[in-house]
Amino acid sequence: METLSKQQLRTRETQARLLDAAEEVFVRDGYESAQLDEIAAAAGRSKGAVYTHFKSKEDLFLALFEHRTRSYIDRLLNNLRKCTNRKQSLETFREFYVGLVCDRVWPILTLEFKLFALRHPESKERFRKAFEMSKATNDDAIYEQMFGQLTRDQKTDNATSLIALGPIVSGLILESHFEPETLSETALRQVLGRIFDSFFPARR
Amino acid sequence: METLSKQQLRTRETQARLLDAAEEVFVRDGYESAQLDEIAAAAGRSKGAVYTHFKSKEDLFLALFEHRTRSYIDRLLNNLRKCTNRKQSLETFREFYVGLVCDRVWPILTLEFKLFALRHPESKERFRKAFEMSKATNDDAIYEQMFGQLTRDQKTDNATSLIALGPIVSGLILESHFEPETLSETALRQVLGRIFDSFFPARR
Amino acid sequence: METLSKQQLRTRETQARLLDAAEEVFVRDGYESAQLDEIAAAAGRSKGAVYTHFKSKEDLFLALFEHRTRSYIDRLLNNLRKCTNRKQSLETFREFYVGLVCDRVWPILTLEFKLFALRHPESKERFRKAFEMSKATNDDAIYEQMFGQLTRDQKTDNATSLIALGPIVSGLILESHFEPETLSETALRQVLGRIFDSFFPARR
Amino acid sequence: METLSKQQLRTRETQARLLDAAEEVFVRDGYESAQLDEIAAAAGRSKGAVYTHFKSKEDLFLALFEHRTRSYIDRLLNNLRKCTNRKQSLETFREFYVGLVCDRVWPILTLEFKLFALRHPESKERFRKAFEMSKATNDDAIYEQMFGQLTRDQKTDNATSLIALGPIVSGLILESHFEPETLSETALRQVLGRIFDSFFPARR
DNA sequence: AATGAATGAGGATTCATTCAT
DNA sequence: TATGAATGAATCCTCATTCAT
Repeated sequence: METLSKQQLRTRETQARLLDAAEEVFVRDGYESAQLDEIAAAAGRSKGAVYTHFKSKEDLFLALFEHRTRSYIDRLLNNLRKCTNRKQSLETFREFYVGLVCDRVWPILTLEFKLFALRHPESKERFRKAFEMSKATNDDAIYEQMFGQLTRDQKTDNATSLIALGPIVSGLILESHFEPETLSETALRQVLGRIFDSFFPARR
Repeated sequence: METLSKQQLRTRETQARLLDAAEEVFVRDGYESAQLDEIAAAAGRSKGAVYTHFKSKEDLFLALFEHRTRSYIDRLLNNLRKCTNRKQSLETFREFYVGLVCDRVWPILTLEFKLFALRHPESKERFRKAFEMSKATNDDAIYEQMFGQLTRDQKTDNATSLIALGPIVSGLILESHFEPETLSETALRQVLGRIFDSFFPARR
Repeated sequence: METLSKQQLRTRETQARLLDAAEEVFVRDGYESAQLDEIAAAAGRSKGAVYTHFKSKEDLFLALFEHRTRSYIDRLLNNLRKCTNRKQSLETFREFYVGLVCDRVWPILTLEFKLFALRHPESKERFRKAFEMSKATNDDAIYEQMFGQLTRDQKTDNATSLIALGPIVSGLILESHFEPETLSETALRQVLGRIFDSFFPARR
Repeated sequence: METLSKQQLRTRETQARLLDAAEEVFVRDGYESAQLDEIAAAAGRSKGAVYTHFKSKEDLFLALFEHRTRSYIDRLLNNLRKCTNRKQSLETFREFYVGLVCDRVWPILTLEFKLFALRHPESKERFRKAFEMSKATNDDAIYEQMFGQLTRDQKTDNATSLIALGPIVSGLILESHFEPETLSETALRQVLGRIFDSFFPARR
């Protein structure tokens, strides 16, 4: 395969560490309050190292989002590709969303990122690309495997539902921090499941 | 009745202006990026005036949230009190949530506030009170009027749904900024309506 | 005698309160850190009242110093005037200085004031007058009563000693806050007494 | 021996410059009025550089005092160690104090610092250490060389005198700014000399 | 690639002072 | 005379970014 020099390995290692640290700190403190210093420290590097790998704080933030988006989507697509029928596909998809309930990080990062995007129209193009990428169902084969042939109206409805799911998860997980009893993981799974099923009732 | 001196009138006026300006700027820029300078200017006052009325930026932010929460809840309760039967009550309640779709401000402020709360556990007590207040359905009479007599399990379910609605609205409205076509106001109303109905099926 | 209207009485009362409060706060916090707010509060008045009676913070500070200087000098002169012979005069004078040991306020205020004067040459003229006033021994009759006829050289020496006493007391009292055991009141009295006697040995 | 990298050299240089500049500005303007801006500028550095080396204005102030205390004490101890008999020791010690008359900086800084300490009890521990350090005569060998074997009472007296000298110098030097003629350097030397001799009469 | 000293713009906060009441 | 809301200049400190090593 690919062979990497020691240099390149070190570079990868540092980048990965920085991204992990960035995620931790951005989610914990929010974009504005997050300090590069702390991110670097959490990555076991110094502030300067961040600038070796990323142009700026904003660049690191966007890179983090892109990177994580790619991971999530890759994972989902891989799972979907293993499916052999519609029911299985939909179930896989369902479990992906409902499973996000256990993720204290990604849904919050998502919120943070969207609020950032809202307020930094300069970066629009880069946002657009990341958002584009985040639509797992851009892949026609997969889309059809999951939903079958749809009428134009059904497609429109589906698109809305697909887009709505993400922010709903994020909102609920944020809220669960303040109502940990009412919005327990179990409760969240139920709520999300119910919403999913009302969005994609096709499955029974 | 109440007679207010010119001083008092000026004070009220200033506070109201500051809260309005704060809302505008906090929603537009986010808590951290919002500058007191701009808030003051938007209120037609000087920076110092902010500190005459609020202890700090944080205090202003929390006061804003409390104040707005009170307004929304008051409005909702007033509407609910006018209802004479269950169907009307539920419809009023439904319209309240679905109507938030037109509100570009409150749902975002809510997100901003929750993220803030997540990251400022020092202010927990104040949060708790504001959150408590924000539960319109604390009022037993209204609760019963709307839902009738419920079994313990139904009540639990209901509580979850009541809490879940807010963050769902917020998440969707945030997302709609990036998918204005797919998540048009009409689409949002539909999605929210569907979720509401799946949460609170009009009983018999 | 003088008859004062109610207005005038109130004015006097307020001024006196403000001066007392100013002394307390200036000594406790230092000129720069002292807040007019606190001074006013300590005087049971509001910030604005200070400006009815004094042109500025600096004016209040200088007025305080003048006022207190006058008091101290008056008291000393009164005591000296009661003396009927040299020994008594000197003893009275000695006791005045040594007695300052019990005064936690005036010696510190004096330091504060001199440091201020050092750094605010604009106010020089007013300083000069207050300093001038503070020399009790400007009064020829009293001077002679205390020291008798002196040669020019002795007078020079005396002048130096008279001026040196004040700052020595101040320095020692400040230090005593950090060495309360070694520089107890008793120890201070001894040290000051010894210095006084070495300055004005004439008395035996 | 010790080899320093360029980095380290730069660090040392900057710290030394900052301390010098701080001294200049703190003495000239007083702690509160001193501006970090000016200190940085006087040191040929930017504001931020101050914070690379000191945690805060207060930290810089305290560090300055510690640093200067160390210098003075080291110098004194070095001189004392060269002495071979009591007379010489005492004379060296005397000259140290009397010589402070030419120092327009240290005695004032000392006053500034003590007033600060009085008003910032939070920093007590750090004060205590600096004060402790400033007692040159903590060194038993030197103490005995200077004063010989003393009775308990004599030691007590001595301790008082040792502590009293510093604040007396400070007080007098401050005053000399307002009475430059009466308290000329020559006059100050005389006065201080006289006090020193009355405190430590050359024994036998 | 990594370090960390230095930069300097930026922003919250303080507080003496003013002024309408 | 007294109040206290409002002003706004002043200043400490933070932190993203740069750069010499």
